[in-house]
Amino acid sequence: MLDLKNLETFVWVARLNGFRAAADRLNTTQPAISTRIAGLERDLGARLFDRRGRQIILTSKGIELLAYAERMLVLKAEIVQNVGNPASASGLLRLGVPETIVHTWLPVLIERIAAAYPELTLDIEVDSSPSLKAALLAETLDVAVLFAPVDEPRFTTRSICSFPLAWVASAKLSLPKRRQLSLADIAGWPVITFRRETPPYQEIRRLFARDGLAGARMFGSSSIAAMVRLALDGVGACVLPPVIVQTELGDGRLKQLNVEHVIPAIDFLICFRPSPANYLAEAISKLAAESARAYARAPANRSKILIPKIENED
Amino acid sequence: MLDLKNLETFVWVARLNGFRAAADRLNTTQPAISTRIAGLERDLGARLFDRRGRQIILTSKGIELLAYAERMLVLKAEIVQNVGNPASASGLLRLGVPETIVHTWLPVLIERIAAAYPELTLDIEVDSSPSLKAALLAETLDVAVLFAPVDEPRFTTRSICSFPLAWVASAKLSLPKRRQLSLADIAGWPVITFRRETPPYQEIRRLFARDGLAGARMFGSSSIAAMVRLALDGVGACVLPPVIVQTELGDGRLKQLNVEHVIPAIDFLICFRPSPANYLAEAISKLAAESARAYARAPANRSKILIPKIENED
DNA sequence: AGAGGTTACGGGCAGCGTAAGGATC
DNA sequence: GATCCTTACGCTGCCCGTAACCTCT
Repeated sequence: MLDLKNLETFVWVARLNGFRAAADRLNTTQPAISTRIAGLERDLGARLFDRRGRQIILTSKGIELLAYAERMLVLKAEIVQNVGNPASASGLLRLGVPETIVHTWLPVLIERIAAAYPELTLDIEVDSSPSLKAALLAETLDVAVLFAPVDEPRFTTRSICSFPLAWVASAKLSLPKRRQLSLADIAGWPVITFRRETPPYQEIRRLFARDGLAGARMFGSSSIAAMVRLALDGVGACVLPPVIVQTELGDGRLKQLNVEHVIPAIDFLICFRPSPANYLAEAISKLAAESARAYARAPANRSKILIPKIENED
Repeated sequence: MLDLKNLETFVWVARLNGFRAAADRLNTTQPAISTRIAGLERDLGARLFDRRGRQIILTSKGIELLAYAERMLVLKAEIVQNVGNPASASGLLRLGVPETIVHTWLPVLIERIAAAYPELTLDIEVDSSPSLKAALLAETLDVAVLFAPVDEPRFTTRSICSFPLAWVASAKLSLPKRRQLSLADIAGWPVITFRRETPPYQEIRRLFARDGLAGARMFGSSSIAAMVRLALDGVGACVLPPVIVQTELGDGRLKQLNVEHVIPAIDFLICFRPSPANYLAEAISKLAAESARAYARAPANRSKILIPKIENED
């Protein structure tokens, strides 16, 4: 059957170089993909892929069809965008976010997306920024919030929000009682912050090195919950956006430290590949920016969000 | 569901101004059309037609969608044409022919189409040339063989074959035994030929009028079989393409008359509206021209075709 | 041995056709 | 009342998912 579903399947198989990958992308099983491609090949009377053991390659007919099929999908997207009620946009959008976002304005964004596009299914992948970037490039994500921009020119990158960082620590942590602390005051404890690849980690290590404190220990964590747990347990000083731990700051379990070196704020970017077939990415990225601004004005009562996460995560 | 089937349905409803007509065109029931349009409207979140009692009119969204949907169908046709194996072209093609064609090369054409496009469903409508023209304009036919060209510039018209006409009559008919007959010799009997609107009828009436034989009787028939029956029964002289009655001429039941006035041959034209979505029409009209030529070279043994028709028809 | 594509088979659901209902001319 | 679209409903057939099989690296 030569229909849009089969053509879309074909496009994803071609893009992702495999039936299996396409099945994952399209939320179905691999035999279903086989059936659809077989149906296309039967109807067109031509092989579309050479199955060579582990890898498949497009035949010349397949290459021809791919161009048509992509035009077809673009046309469909244009219909949905221009004719369809935006609120009735349906389908699947894959959003990737680093954990910080989960603990701050992601709930706001989810709520806004649900309000604006009630028919849209949202898949959220929480991972490190580099992994998300790889997923974007592999086209397994439609939009991602990242630390660093994607170099490829075919991607659009927008600055979306900036989180100031602060030094925080448990009251249990014995530190000098001075008005302002130096790095040396802190170096006795490990510094807990984001994982090694992130700008804050690099910046802190640079500062320590500059001040001859190379021996300072650093705990890089890919999990915010883990960072908070360690900070609460008095393992060390922690560098993170204070907004994430405002509950703990409010009830005194954590306190903010006045350190001579201010760590530059982390900027979050939102990246997507603009295309008519991906027009929702544009809209979602606007909603994300709004959500971040709204959150900055009035950070939600996060206890509902963060605390359960801590209990559940390892 | 926003898929090709529903979009095609929508296009036909818009073109034919009605659900019922689209149902006929698409070989399905009217409720099925309702369901498909309702599905589109649900998915797009917008009404596509205003149902105003007896007539439906496109909404502005509908007009917008129509343009997209037609582009979509064109794209699909291009895929089938360029990527697909021609032999696997499937679907429905509606062909209109006047009866003369049925009795001559239509069987050849049907055979050739079946050979070239085994998956194609052929609907054949046998009717008078003006009716066929109307059906073409109403888009209920894709291709038609006609006497006169369609005026509208968006239609393509090709000359396809020419049938010389001859005067024939039953041996029973008592006519002067001269070497060549004049119109006056014949005017004692009715002249049996095609129906009033056709060029041969008009021409014969013109000749009689010119020779002051205005009282001559004419029997116009829309049925060739009826013409042959009347001629065999000795009702009158008959003007038709001799190839149609070659069996009767061969066994002597009919004989050709040598009349001073030769009636100009009738030219058959094939008409269709060229469009990527109708690309098969082009191919079919080529096959039709070939079939006509092949038939002219070696007229088939028609006894199988014509005689049963005579028995069955009124 | 494991990853990936194909084939076989049973179940669920979309979409069809029949039939009855409502609205407009 | 005739025509045309809608709604209701039972049913069929397609497509999906599970599972076993096959084929390459």
